[in-house]
Amino acid sequence: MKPETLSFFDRVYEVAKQIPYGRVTSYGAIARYLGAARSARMVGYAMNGSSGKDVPAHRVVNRKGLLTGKQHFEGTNLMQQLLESEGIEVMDNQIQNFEKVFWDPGEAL
DNA sequence: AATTTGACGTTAT
DNA sequence: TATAACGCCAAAT
Repeated sequence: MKPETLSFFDRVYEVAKQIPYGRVTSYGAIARYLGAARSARMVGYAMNGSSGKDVPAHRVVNRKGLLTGKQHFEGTNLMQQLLESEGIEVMDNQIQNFEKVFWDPGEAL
């Protein structure tokens, strides 16, 4: 194995894996924690390669608490089901009490 | 090497 | 206040 430089994507995976159960975070929050506050879009893009990782992509939403990425999951409501399974209230792709379930990496780390 | 993309965020109208 | 357009930055083609 070669010690390749951790790509920006890999760092996103590391942070996403640290999201506690029953919590969610936003792309911008992760990006900002990595020092790339303007790279929020990259975080979401990184999740595309999250397949095969232990990254709970379903716990990552946009800053509005909207399940924008659910379209990328298998089913149409799979992402919502996963969140509800963790005790998070989701209605019409919108997380209820988003501020309560929001987990800020900068605050936790 | 250059261009396009994209699961967002912010600023302007 | 709500809606629309722009900007960003890293990876993939």
